[in-house]
Amino acid sequence: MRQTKIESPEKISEKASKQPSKVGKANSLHAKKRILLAASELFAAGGISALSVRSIADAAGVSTIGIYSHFNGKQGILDALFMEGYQMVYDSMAFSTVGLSAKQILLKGVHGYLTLANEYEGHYRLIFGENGNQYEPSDEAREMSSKAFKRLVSHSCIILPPNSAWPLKQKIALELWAFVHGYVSLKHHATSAMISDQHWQEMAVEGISIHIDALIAKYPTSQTK
Amino acid sequence: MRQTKIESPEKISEKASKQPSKVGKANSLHAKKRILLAASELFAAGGISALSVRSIADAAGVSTIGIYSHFNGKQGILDALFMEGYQMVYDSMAFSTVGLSAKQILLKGVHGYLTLANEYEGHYRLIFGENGNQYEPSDEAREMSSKAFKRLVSHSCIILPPNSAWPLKQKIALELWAFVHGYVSLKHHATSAMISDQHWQEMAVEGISIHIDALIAKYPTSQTK
DNA sequence: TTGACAGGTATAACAACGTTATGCTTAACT
DNA sequence: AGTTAAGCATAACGTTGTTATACCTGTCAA
Repeated sequence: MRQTKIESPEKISEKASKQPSKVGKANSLHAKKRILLAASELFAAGGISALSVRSIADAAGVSTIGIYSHFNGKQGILDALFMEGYQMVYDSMAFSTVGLSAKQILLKGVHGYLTLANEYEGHYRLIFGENGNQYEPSDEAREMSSKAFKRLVSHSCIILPPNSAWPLKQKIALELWAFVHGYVSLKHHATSAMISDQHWQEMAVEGISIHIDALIAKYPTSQTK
Repeated sequence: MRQTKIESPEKISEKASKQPSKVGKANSLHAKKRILLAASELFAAGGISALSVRSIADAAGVSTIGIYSHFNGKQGILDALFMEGYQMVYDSMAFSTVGLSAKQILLKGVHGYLTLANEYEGHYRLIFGENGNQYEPSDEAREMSSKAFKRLVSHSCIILPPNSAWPLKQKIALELWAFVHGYVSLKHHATSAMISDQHWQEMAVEGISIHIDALIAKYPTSQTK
């Protein structure tokens, strides 16, 4: 059942031990990667319910204690997945904007966001706390989410006059985000059974499109190319 | 520690036993109420984390098995709280609309919703699945949520031409709901630490106000009194 | 070479969780 | 009275996240 032995010995110091003085080798190749991979697969397959420490350990071919040696227990696993999710959000906002109008840019971002939310529902639910009490993102994870939000702000402020104040930029970014996220969240909710029309993504884009137009009209200084 | 005995005996048949033929008395006064009250208090105080079967039973002065006699275990408790929450949402939409413009009506509803979400954060999180996998609303609970949504639809369609099709009405209701809920959900999220301005409620009302104006402009047949 | 040391691992255990099987008590009806 | 059915407490089961203990195995120093 359990694989007999791991042939190539491995050790980890990498970053968190005590002094980075003596133990300079620091390879840490297989185990940590295997654990994260197994966790990712279980997570994608069955959501957070399938993510028990023992199931991860079994799937990765390590003992339960391995989850605590290489990660910070379940919290560390969830942190890694949380950051994985936000990294995807962050990456989804890295597209070229040349030759696009302000509205096109925003709609492109919205489309990418919705696609991501659809494809990685597990990550999305984890990111948005739909995981139930039992996880609070670490400082590092919060840093990651802050980074993604800043990129969102810098994208969405193109419909504002160039010298707008930072709180206003934040407000607009939050306004757009709330709208898009609201659609995604309601889709995950029991509500989805009440809605006859199943074309969530189109409905979301349509609604947000209206709002973007309204924002452009409200802040007319925007450089609509 | 545990209170010695419950003086006044109580029995329950009420609705779910087998045949409603013989055991006609059916009082079921104290225990069930006590359990629900205890659960509500624990829930309000500490969210879903504080809601263990044993803690509820202790607080209600019954044994753990009581949670299964009177409710359907934890699922039943959460169902009751879920429906309690949706009942409040439902009630919050029961206000007089005489003498109000369409926009005023919608903003009134939005305000009530935001206030409720702020005051009963636990219920809100439970309703919107931010409870973590471990709860799926029952059919009865879903019925309740559907009822509330229908009232939302009937309120929000006042900005539509009177004879609009049902899917369009649903779409508009969902559009408004998604926006408002998006704000609430983001406020519950790690995001709240990123936002300098803490006036969530005002920001939400402002953003939604813009959108309502846009909708009114788009569907000009609405009877703006 | 020998010794000590440090770190990853396995086993087993702990506490807490939701749930249930087993009996006991008690109220209601024949 | 005697039977029946339902609520109750106790204790247990299985699973969860986490940890204490011991074992093994490399690395470095004497």
